Amino acid sequence: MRQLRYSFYHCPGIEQFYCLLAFAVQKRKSMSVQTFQQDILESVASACRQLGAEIQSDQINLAPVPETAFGDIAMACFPLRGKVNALPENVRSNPAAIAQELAKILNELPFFDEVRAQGPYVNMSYDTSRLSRLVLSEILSNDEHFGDQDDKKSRIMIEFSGPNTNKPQHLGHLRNNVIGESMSRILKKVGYDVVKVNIINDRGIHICKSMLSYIRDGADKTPESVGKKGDHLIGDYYVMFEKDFQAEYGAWLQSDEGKATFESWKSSPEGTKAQKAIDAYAAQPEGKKKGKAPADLFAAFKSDYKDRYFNEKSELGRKASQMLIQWEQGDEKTRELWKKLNTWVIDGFMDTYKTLGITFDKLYYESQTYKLGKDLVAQGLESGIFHKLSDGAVAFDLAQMGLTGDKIVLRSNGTSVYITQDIGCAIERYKDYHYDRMIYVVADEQNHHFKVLFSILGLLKPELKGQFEHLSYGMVTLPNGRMKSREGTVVDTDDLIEEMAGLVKGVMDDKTNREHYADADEAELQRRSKVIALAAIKYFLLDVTPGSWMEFNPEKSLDLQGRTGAYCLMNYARTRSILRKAGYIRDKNADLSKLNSMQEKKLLMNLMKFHTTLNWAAESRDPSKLAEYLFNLCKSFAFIFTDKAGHPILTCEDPAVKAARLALVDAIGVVLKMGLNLLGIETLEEM
RNA sequence: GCGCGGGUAGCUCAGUUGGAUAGAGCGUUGGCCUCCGAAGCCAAAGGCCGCGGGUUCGACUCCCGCCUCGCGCACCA
Repeated sequence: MRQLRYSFYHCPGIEQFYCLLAFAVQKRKSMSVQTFQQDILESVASACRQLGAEIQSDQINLAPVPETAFGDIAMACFPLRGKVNALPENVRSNPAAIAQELAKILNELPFFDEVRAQGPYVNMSYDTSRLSRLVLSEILSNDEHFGDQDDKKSRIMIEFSGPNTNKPQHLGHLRNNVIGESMSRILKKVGYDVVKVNIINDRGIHICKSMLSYIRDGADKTPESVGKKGDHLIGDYYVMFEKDFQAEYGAWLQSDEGKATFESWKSSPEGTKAQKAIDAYAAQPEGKKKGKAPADLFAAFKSDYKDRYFNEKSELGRKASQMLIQWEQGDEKTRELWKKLNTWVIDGFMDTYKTLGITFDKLYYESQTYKLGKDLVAQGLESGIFHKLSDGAVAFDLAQMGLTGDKIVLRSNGTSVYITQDIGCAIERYKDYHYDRMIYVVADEQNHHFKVLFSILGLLKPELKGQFEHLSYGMVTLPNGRMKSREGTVVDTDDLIEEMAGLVKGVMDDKTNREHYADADEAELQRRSKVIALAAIKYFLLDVTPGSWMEFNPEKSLDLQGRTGAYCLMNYARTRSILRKAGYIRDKNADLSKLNSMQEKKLLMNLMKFHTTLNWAAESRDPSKLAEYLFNLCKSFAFIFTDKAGHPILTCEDPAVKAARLALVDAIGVVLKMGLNLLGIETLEEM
């Protein structure tokens, strides 16, 4: 039970206010950071009501105070203008006067050591010793469970990763993976029942391409025989196929047939459109050109005609399509090969997931779900959600969601398209898990796809309407633009981790000269450099809002200085180092009120903000909020840590102050470790 | 053409329902290792928040128009 300092005699007429406050506080089982903050809002709202304003606590907005002003949190009084009916009429619309009156009331509250009106703002300064007892004792008694919320029961399913099994995962997948994993952990932390699922796209023309090249190459290699991860091996075959196809296509373009096709294409709608674009671009004055156009008409033809060539004329294309048909018909040899190669690839993926610390509750395979949507399409056709086109294809009229045109949901030959599978898969998953909410972590190129999908699902299953959500994230670009496999600029996940770890190891080897690592052997240093490398990469990807595109500069982004995962790990290691050297044992009787400097208060307020930040990150589906928070926490700790004159810890002469500071360091460590884990980042006791 | 998302410091990015002097990292400049971890700390310089209107006591934030970059609008996934 929390102690309240009643001071009825300070201000006549305020008794009722305090009785209400005391009642509100007594209703709670125990004092916590969250209830503390809620109590403050409640009290401020109550104070406003004292002045005659009809206002509830959820309408109170307390903001941090600028550096130069007094106090810790502030309320702007503009919104109260004209609402404070208990004040004399001549000051009701004067925010500064209202601030004065509010400050008088709030000054009597136990939360603050002082409340001051500054212009139209009421600035409140926390009572530091109260703050420190409250925050530190809660963190230290709950340890990594600090901030846990288990009052929500709803189940959220989150799908992320979704790799294709024809090549290894690259930087784009990596962003998806770390956002998905971190988001899952954050949602779980705030009390949701989270189910993590993956969809492995193990079927389709892409894997057939790899299979074809594998056969052409002799079909005798295995990951073991070449000493390569399975996903990389199969990725090589995919590249080989694309190369072979480009060669075939290039030769055809130069052939008589190719030239003739180009000639007739010129007068086709595509050809004239391309010519127009080229002309328009050329007509712009030099140096002031905007937009872009193909280099020349032939280049436009080459890119425009590629798919058509593949589908209609290519020998390789014909073989790949044939293989896909054989696969769908269940041809034994094809299935056997497919199974073998896919197993290698998926084993490779699992290695990568393991390295990344990513797990799934269930893996869905496209090969098992791709037919599921057909029945639902049939149902939708019957109920009039879909309609049949003249050639037999089934379509969804986008007018039903305020757009124009048709979206095909079943081909004229009766086979599924991408969206058919998603429809089927969503319902299958609902049968499996009965989720209350379904989040898809997928790149923003597919925003439109998901809008249509959710709209269809809502019509098909009205009881699920509104439960679907697309956590859309932006592309990872390179300094010279997007990653292009043709130009070999794709950044491979496994390679990146390896490279980064090597870089970290280099830094360590430098430091070894300074005898910093005297007690650690080579294997331990290898382990640490891997942990640090992963932290650096993950933090880098999570520090940007998912919705934004982000640039990955291979040189600069592998930096270990500044706002990085390495920096956060180092600060955690420092907290551990201090506690080790102090021979610290967590002590519930430490006099926490000994913390009273500005910097210590700043740290305490930062720690107190953890819940708010966590909820914000969870509800806005944005781990970067947490990443930013952790960096700021590190920064204020780093300042106090090196501010030796002001805040000695180990060398502190007053044992009571020392004990309190050690408790603070302990608490910072707890929040850092747990917070970084929520980002999927493992911490190190020593770095 | 229609739809969606960006344009904030030299660069990469933040900016919780509109609130006090718009922030961080890198880079630049200048200080800090006989002193709890220098992968560090402190400080400084650096901004017509794309442009123009509007709403408001108050706009990076909301509304309208324009410029600009990108993505999407497949019987591809």
